[in-house]
Amino acid sequence: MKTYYCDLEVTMEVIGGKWKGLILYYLIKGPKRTSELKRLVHSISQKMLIQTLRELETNGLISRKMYNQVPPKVEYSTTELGQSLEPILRALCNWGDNYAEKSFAKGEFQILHID
Amino acid sequence: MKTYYCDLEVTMEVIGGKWKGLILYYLIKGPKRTSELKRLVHSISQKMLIQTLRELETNGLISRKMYNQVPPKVEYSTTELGQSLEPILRALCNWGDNYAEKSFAKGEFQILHID
DNA sequence: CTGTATCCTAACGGATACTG
DNA sequence: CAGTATCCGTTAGGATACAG
Repeated sequence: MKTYYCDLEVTMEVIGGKWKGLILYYLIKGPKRTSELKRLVHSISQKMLIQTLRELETNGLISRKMYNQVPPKVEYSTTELGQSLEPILRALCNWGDNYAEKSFAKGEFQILHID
Repeated sequence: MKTYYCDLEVTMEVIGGKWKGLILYYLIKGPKRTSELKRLVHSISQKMLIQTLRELETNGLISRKMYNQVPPKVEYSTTELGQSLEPILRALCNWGDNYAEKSFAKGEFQILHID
Protein backbone atom coordinates (compact mmCIF):
# COMPACT_ATOMS: atom_id res chain seq x y z
CA MET A 1 0.00 0.00 0.00
CA LYS A 2 1.21 3.45 -0.89
CA THR A 3 1.74 5.93 1.87
CA TYR A 4 1.55 9.71 1.56
CA TYR A 5 2.53 12.32 4.10
CA CYS A 6 0.83 15.30 2.52
CA ASP A 7 -2.33 15.75 0.46
CA LEU A 8 -0.20 17.51 -2.09
CA GLU A 9 1.48 14.23 -2.94
CA VAL A 10 -1.88 12.66 -3.63
CA THR A 11 -2.84 15.30 -6.15
CA MET A 12 0.51 15.20 -7.86
CA GLU A 13 0.21 11.46 -8.17
CA VAL A 14 -3.03 11.99 -10.03
CA ILE A 15 -2.24 14.92 -12.33
CA GLY A 16 1.56 14.89 -12.22
CA GLY A 17 3.90 13.27 -14.64
CA LYS A 18 4.53 14.21 -18.20
CA TRP A 19 1.08 13.73 -19.74
CA LYS A 20 -1.73 13.33 -17.20
CA GLY A 21 -2.48 16.99 -16.65
CA LEU A 22 -2.27 17.78 -20.32
CA ILE A 23 -4.66 15.06 -21.45
CA LEU A 24 -7.05 15.93 -18.66
CA TYR A 25 -6.90 19.56 -19.68
CA TYR A 26 -8.06 18.73 -23.18
CA LEU A 27 -10.76 16.34 -22.02
CA ILE A 28 -12.17 18.92 -19.66
CA LYS A 29 -13.01 21.04 -22.69
CA GLY A 30 -15.10 18.19 -24.02
CA PRO A 31 -15.13 14.47 -24.96
CA LYS A 32 -12.49 13.36 -27.41
CA ARG A 33 -11.77 10.31 -29.49
CA THR A 34 -8.44 8.57 -29.15
CA SER A 35 -7.20 9.88 -32.46
CA GLU A 36 -8.20 13.43 -31.58
CA LEU A 37 -6.16 13.29 -28.39
CA LYS A 38 -3.27 11.84 -30.33
CA ARG A 39 -3.38 14.86 -32.59
CA LEU A 40 -3.87 17.44 -29.84
CA VAL A 41 -1.08 16.14 -27.64
CA HIS A 42 0.92 15.77 -30.78
CA SER A 43 4.28 14.76 -29.37
CA ILE A 44 2.88 11.89 -27.32
CA SER A 45 3.54 8.31 -28.37
CA GLN A 46 0.82 5.78 -28.91
CA LYS A 47 2.05 3.86 -25.91
CA MET A 48 2.02 6.76 -23.47
CA LEU A 49 -1.36 8.00 -24.66
CA ILE A 50 -3.10 4.71 -23.95
CA GLN A 51 -1.14 4.14 -20.78
CA THR A 52 -1.97 7.57 -19.40
CA LEU A 53 -5.62 7.24 -20.33
CA ARG A 54 -5.77 3.95 -18.44
CA GLU A 55 -4.26 5.54 -15.34
CA LEU A 56 -6.66 8.46 -15.45
CA GLU A 57 -9.52 6.00 -15.83
CA THR A 58 -8.29 3.89 -12.92
CA ASN A 59 -8.13 6.99 -10.74
CA GLY A 60 -11.72 7.80 -11.64
CA LEU A 61 -10.99 11.04 -13.46
CA ILE A 62 -12.15 10.04 -16.91
CA SER A 63 -14.49 7.46 -18.40
CA ARG A 64 -14.18 5.46 -21.58
CA LYS A 65 -17.08 4.80 -23.91
CA MET A 66 -16.70 2.23 -26.65
CA TYR A 67 -18.91 2.04 -29.69
CA ASN A 68 -19.29 -1.39 -31.22
CA GLN A 69 -18.62 -0.62 -34.83
CA VAL A 70 -16.00 -1.07 -37.52
CA PRO A 71 -13.69 0.71 -37.59
CA PRO A 72 -13.68 0.99 -33.80
CA LYS A 73 -14.68 4.22 -32.09
CA VAL A 74 -13.77 5.09 -28.53
CA GLU A 75 -14.56 8.30 -26.76
CA TYR A 76 -13.06 9.59 -23.53
CA SER A 77 -14.67 12.15 -21.28
CA THR A 78 -14.13 13.51 -17.79
CA THR A 79 -16.05 12.25 -14.81
CA GLU A 80 -17.44 14.69 -12.28
CA LEU A 81 -14.29 14.18 -10.25
CA GLY A 82 -12.07 14.90 -13.22
CA GLN A 83 -14.08 17.93 -14.15
CA SER A 84 -13.57 19.30 -10.64
CA LEU A 85 -9.94 19.86 -11.54
CA GLU A 86 -10.85 22.46 -14.13
CA PRO A 87 -10.20 25.57 -11.99
CA ILE A 88 -6.93 24.12 -10.75
CA LEU A 89 -5.63 23.23 -14.20
CA ARG A 90 -6.65 26.64 -15.47
CA ALA A 91 -4.79 28.28 -12.60
CA LEU A 92 -1.71 26.20 -13.38
CA CYS A 93 -1.87 27.30 -17.00
CA ASN A 94 -2.24 30.95 -16.11
CA TRP A 95 0.68 30.79 -13.73
CA GLY A 96 2.83 29.12 -16.39
CA ASP A 97 1.90 31.79 -18.88
CA ASN A 98 2.90 34.51 -16.46
CA TYR A 99 6.11 32.71 -15.53
CA ALA A 100 7.00 32.25 -19.19
CA GLU A 101 6.65 35.96 -19.88
CA LYS A 102 9.04 36.80 -17.09
CA SER A 103 11.55 34.21 -18.26
CA PHE A 104 11.44 34.77 -21.99
CA ALA A 105 14.19 37.35 -21.93
CA LYS A 106 16.58 34.67 -20.75
CA GLY A 107 15.89 32.70 -23.94
CA GLU A 108 15.85 29.47 -22.01
CA PHE A 109 12.86 28.01 -23.75
CA GLN A 110 10.01 28.67 -26.12
CA ILE A 111 6.32 28.00 -26.18
CA LEU A 112 4.45 27.11 -29.31
CA HIS A 113 0.69 27.48 -29.08
CA ILE A 114 -1.00 25.23 -31.56
CA ASP A 115 -4.62 25.27 -30.44
CA MET B 1 16.38 24.77 -26.05
CA LYS B 2 13.31 23.26 -24.47
CA THR B 3 10.04 23.61 -26.26
CA TYR B 4 6.59 23.58 -24.68
CA TYR B 5 3.24 23.40 -26.38
CA CYS B 6 1.11 24.43 -23.44
CA ASP B 7 1.58 26.71 -20.46
CA LEU B 8 0.59 23.81 -18.29
CA GLU B 9 3.81 22.04 -19.18
CA VAL B 10 5.79 25.03 -18.00
CA THR B 11 4.19 25.03 -14.59
CA MET B 12 4.55 21.30 -14.17
CA GLU B 13 8.21 21.59 -15.04
CA VAL B 14 8.57 24.04 -12.17
CA ILE B 15 6.47 22.42 -9.43
CA GLY B 16 6.17 18.88 -10.79
CA GLY B 17 8.26 15.90 -9.91
CA LYS B 18 8.39 14.15 -6.61
CA TRP B 19 9.69 16.90 -4.33
CA LYS B 20 9.50 20.39 -5.80
CA GLY B 21 5.94 21.18 -4.83
CA LEU B 22 6.37 19.73 -1.38
CA ILE B 23 9.49 21.69 -0.53
CA LEU B 24 7.98 24.84 -1.94
CA TYR B 25 4.89 24.24 0.12
CA TYR B 26 6.89 24.20 3.33
CA LEU B 27 9.01 27.20 2.38
CA ILE B 28 5.92 29.24 1.58
CA LYS B 29 4.98 28.97 5.25
CA GLY B 30 8.28 30.58 6.18
CA PRO B 31 12.09 30.39 5.75
CA LYS B 32 13.69 27.12 6.71
CA ARG B 33 17.19 25.83 7.29
CA THR B 34 18.43 22.84 5.34
CA SER B 35 18.15 20.54 8.31
CA GLU B 36 14.62 21.69 9.04
CA LEU B 37 13.55 20.83 5.52
CA LYS B 38 15.29 17.50 5.80
CA ARG B 39 13.21 16.78 8.86
CA LEU B 40 9.91 18.07 7.44
CA VAL B 41 10.18 16.21 4.17
CA HIS B 42 11.38 13.29 6.18
CA SER B 43 11.56 10.63 3.50
CA ILE B 44 13.71 12.68 1.18
CA SER B 45 17.36 11.80 0.68
CA GLN B 46 20.19 14.26 1.18
CA LYS B 47 20.90 14.17 -2.52
CA MET B 48 17.37 14.93 -3.67
CA LEU B 49 16.90 17.67 -1.10
CA ILE B 50 19.92 19.64 -2.29
CA GLN B 51 19.26 18.88 -5.93
CA THR B 52 15.65 20.03 -5.72
CA LEU B 53 16.59 23.17 -3.83
CA ARG B 54 19.08 24.04 -6.56
CA GLU B 55 16.45 23.61 -9.24
CA LEU B 56 13.94 25.75 -7.39
CA GLU B 57 16.62 28.39 -6.96
CA THR B 58 17.58 28.27 -10.64
CA ASN B 59 13.95 28.75 -11.58
CA GLY B 60 13.77 31.80 -9.35
CA LEU B 61 11.25 30.42 -6.91
CA ILE B 62 13.39 30.39 -3.81
CA SER B 63 16.50 32.15 -2.60
CA ARG B 64 19.39 30.87 -0.56
CA LYS B 65 21.03 32.82 2.22
CA MET B 66 24.29 31.63 3.64
CA TYR B 67 25.67 32.69 6.99
CA ASN B 68 29.44 32.64 7.31
CA GLN B 69 29.82 30.79 10.55
CA VAL B 70 30.89 27.49 11.97
CA PRO B 71 29.02 25.23 11.88
CA PRO B 72 27.51 26.41 8.59
CA LYS B 73 24.02 27.85 8.49
CA VAL B 74 21.97 28.17 5.34
CA GLU B 75 18.45 29.43 5.10
CA TYR B 76 16.04 29.04 2.21
CA SER B 77 13.03 31.24 1.57
CA THR B 78 10.57 31.87 -1.22
CA THR B 79 10.96 34.72 -3.67
CA GLU B 80 7.95 36.80 -4.64
CA LEU B 81 7.52 34.52 -7.64
CA GLY B 82 7.62 31.41 -5.49
CA GLN B 83 5.21 32.90 -3.00
CA SER B 84 2.76 33.55 -5.83
CA LEU B 85 2.23 29.80 -6.01
CA GLU B 86 0.67 29.74 -2.56
CA PRO B 87 -3.01 29.72 -3.64
CA ILE B 88 -2.31 27.09 -6.27
CA LEU B 89 -0.46 24.75 -3.94
CA ARG B 90 -3.18 25.17 -1.35
CA ALA B 91 -5.80 24.32 -3.94
CA LEU B 92 -3.83 21.23 -4.93
CA CYS B 93 -3.71 20.15 -1.30
CA ASN B 94 -7.41 20.67 -0.77
CA TRP B 95 -8.24 18.70 -3.86
CA GLY B 96 -6.00 15.86 -2.77
CA ASP B 97 -7.64 15.83 0.64
CA ASN B 98 -11.06 15.61 -0.93
CA TYR B 99 -9.93 12.94 -3.37
CA ALA B 100 -8.41 10.90 -0.58
CA GLU B 101 -11.66 10.90 1.38
CA LYS B 102 -13.53 9.54 -1.62
CA SER B 103 -10.95 6.86 -2.21
CA PHE B 104 -10.29 5.72 1.32
CA ALA B 105 -12.99 3.09 1.18
CA LYS B 106 -11.05 1.27 -1.49
CA GLY B 107 -8.12 0.94 0.89
CA GLU B 108 -5.67 1.71 -1.86
CA PHE B 109 -3.49 3.99 0.16
CA GLN B 110 -3.10 5.87 3.39
CA ILE B 111 -2.12 9.35 4.42
CA LEU B 112 -0.11 10.10 7.51
CA HIS B 113 -0.21 13.68 8.65
CA ILE B 114 2.84 14.51 10.63
CA ASP B 115 2.75 18.31 10.85
C1' DC C 1 25.60 21.47 9.64
C1' DT C 2 25.74 21.68 4.68
C1' DG C 3 27.07 19.89 0.69
C1' DT C 4 29.59 16.80 -2.98
C1' DA C 5 30.69 12.54 -5.37
C1' DT C 6 29.80 7.68 -6.72
C1' DC C 7 27.47 3.81 -7.63
C1' DC C 8 23.43 1.37 -8.75
C1' DT C 9 18.54 0.24 -9.64
C1' DA C 10 13.86 0.97 -11.17
C1' DA C 11 10.77 3.46 -13.52
C1' DC C 12 9.79 6.39 -17.48
C1' DG C 13 9.19 6.80 -21.93
C1' DG C 14 10.35 6.51 -27.16
C1' DA C 15 10.48 3.53 -31.52
C1' DT C 16 8.75 -0.03 -33.92
C1' DA C 17 6.07 -3.84 -35.31
C1' DC C 18 1.90 -6.17 -35.01
C1' DT C 19 -3.44 -7.42 -34.11
C1' DG C 20 -8.62 -7.11 -34.57
C1' DC D 1 -9.18 3.31 -35.60
C1' DA D 2 -7.81 1.58 -31.27
C1' DG D 3 -4.87 -1.07 -28.82
C1' DT D 4 -0.97 -4.50 -27.49
C1' DA D 5 3.76 -6.18 -27.17
C1' DT D 6 8.66 -5.79 -27.18
C1' DC D 7 12.96 -3.77 -27.11
C1' DC D 8 16.00 -0.43 -25.35
C1' DG D 9 18.08 3.97 -23.86
C1' DT D 10 17.59 7.75 -20.59
C1' DT D 11 16.71 9.62 -16.39
C1' DA D 12 14.99 9.86 -11.60
C1' DG D 13 16.15 8.84 -7.46
C1' DG D 14 18.04 5.95 -3.34
C1' DA D 15 22.26 4.42 -0.49
C1' DT D 16 26.57 5.32 0.97
C1' DA D 17 30.81 7.52 1.86
C1' DC D 18 33.22 11.60 2.39
C1' DA D 19 34.69 16.81 2.74
C1' DG D 20 34.78 21.73 4.56
